[in-house]
Amino acid sequence: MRDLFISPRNNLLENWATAFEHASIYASLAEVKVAKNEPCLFWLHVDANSQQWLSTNVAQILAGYGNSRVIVLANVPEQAEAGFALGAGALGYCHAYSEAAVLQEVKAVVSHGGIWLGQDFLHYLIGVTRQLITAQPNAVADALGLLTPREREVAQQASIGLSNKEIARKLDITERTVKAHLSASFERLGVKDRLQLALVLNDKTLNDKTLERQSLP
Amino acid sequence: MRDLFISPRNNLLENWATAFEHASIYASLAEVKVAKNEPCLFWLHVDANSQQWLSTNVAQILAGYGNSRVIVLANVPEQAEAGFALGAGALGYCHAYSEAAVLQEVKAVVSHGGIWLGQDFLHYLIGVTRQLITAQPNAVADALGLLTPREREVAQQASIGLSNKEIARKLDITERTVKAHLSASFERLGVKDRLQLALVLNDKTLNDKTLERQSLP
DNA sequence: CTCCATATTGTCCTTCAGGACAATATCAAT
DNA sequence: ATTGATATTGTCCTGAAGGACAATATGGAG
Repeated sequence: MRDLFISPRNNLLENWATAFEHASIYASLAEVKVAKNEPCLFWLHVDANSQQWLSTNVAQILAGYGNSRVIVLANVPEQAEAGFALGAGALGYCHAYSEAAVLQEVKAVVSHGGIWLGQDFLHYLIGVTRQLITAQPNAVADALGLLTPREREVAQQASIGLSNKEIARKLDITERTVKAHLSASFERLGVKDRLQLALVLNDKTLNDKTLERQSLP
Repeated sequence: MRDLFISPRNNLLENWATAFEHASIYASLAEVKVAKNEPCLFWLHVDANSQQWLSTNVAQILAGYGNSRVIVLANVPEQAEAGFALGAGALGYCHAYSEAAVLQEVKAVVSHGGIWLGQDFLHYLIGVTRQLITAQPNAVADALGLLTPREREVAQQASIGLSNKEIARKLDITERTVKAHLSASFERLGVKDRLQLALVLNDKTLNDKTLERQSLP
């Protein structure tokens, strides 16, 4: 698989040349001359704050060169940019000055269908995602588990912004009954009103402020 | 770096043996006999729904064998489990029946300080994360942009559950003024009360139900 | 200078929320 | 058969929320 480096500087960094003996260098995508269907590895070298340039180029490569893959080389790797690059369809994102051995490894992974990322970005991704798919649902699930089935129904309706009267109509019970279930829910969850209930049931935000308030008289 | 496979089945799968000639197999972590400080690669083979077993083992390995790394092999790779494994400290998560060549690649990446994941999981991670770091903040930012600076302050206080009186004390203004800013905020954001305001400003939930309600008289 | 957006505060009024007392019916477990 | 948890509903009361009228001060744009 041929290696095509695209860099505004139009010259191969030393590590690139060391890693891939037969690498080509281009100043821009427009100058690239390879068969459309030849499987190539495009190494896109981006400066900071070139997200527009980046997404345009990635998109063009993926559209124009069907069998090719894109790896983004960043002078200053940054999480947001990595997310951007990967979101645009790149299969790798790494430091432009990585050792030759690392670049070869990146190529190995990507050319075999993998995606290559640095540890920093991955840990960031994982941390954020776990918060989303693990911590949060569990926190909410825990909270919901403290309620009886009927209380849960009522509480969830209140949490999306319905008034007692609306909930009553919807569940075909009296407004008084709605109040009863809500009062019980407040008690069980240790919150003082429907807004705090909504905060607990909608997201994780048992934040400091909320807890602090809950413990007050 | 030695390869230690830990599998409840207590025998090496063919692809494992092919990939690593000198691999060892153990039925459980307790039976492993290697020097505590020898750098090893632990391949944890998990069945579905063994998250407890998984996290316990990963934690024990990382605690007990300082120079070692953990890769999780799943019979049925699943996103939630991958997140769990990586969150617990594993550096790789892949299909237990991957080709020998892939396993060798995984080892290369991990032993060089990388993290190895399948494309599916990564795309999932990236998708979720982009949603989080791009879409959501913008939605909230858009909403906040509709408010004047002072209204914004007041609205945010209300969104975390403070009463008008509390906000008044905190910002050193009259309760009446708080009401004025809040009423203006409701108007501008098209919500009917502080709970819906909280839903808009705290999270994503410009969900159907909320919007539907907002458009009603 | 005038107009407009913003920030501040006032009073009066209506409605809603939530607590304080309740009571009654059902169903499962002991 | 009794007990306990759950679900339902009632009345009375207080306090908070939010709208309907406001007025006044400030500071920038035109």
